[in-house]
Amino acid sequence: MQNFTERALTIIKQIPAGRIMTYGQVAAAAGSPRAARQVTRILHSMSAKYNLPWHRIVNVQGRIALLDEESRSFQREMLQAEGVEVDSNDQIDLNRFRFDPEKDVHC
DNA sequence: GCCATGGCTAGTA
DNA sequence: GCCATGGCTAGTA
Repeated sequence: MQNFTERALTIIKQIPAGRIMTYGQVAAAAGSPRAARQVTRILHSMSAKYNLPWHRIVNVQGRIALLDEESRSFQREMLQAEGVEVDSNDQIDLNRFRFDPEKDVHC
């Protein structure tokens, strides 16, 4: 069994283009439902090094969670380029674009 | 100590 | 707005 960070990395890398997950969803899928904050730390410190699709993670409300305006618009553009619809409030419809690893089990 | 959360509550309109 | 939460892939000795 790998540690939490390794499991989270695996899940993050599995999110297909054009889909999104929430921080808490990634944490739960990695086996630790309350470790959403840990997911932010992973994305913050390891995205560049491991080429993570960091832009495909949003908060539980389906909104872009980044702090400064510049990074937010960058994330918005990355998502839109993949076909994700992001409105003027950086809001995304979770019902349409959320990725659920459980439903993607292949035999 | 850090971190890009998330859930709950107080207090205003 | 407040604060409980949780795991530690960075950098020094």
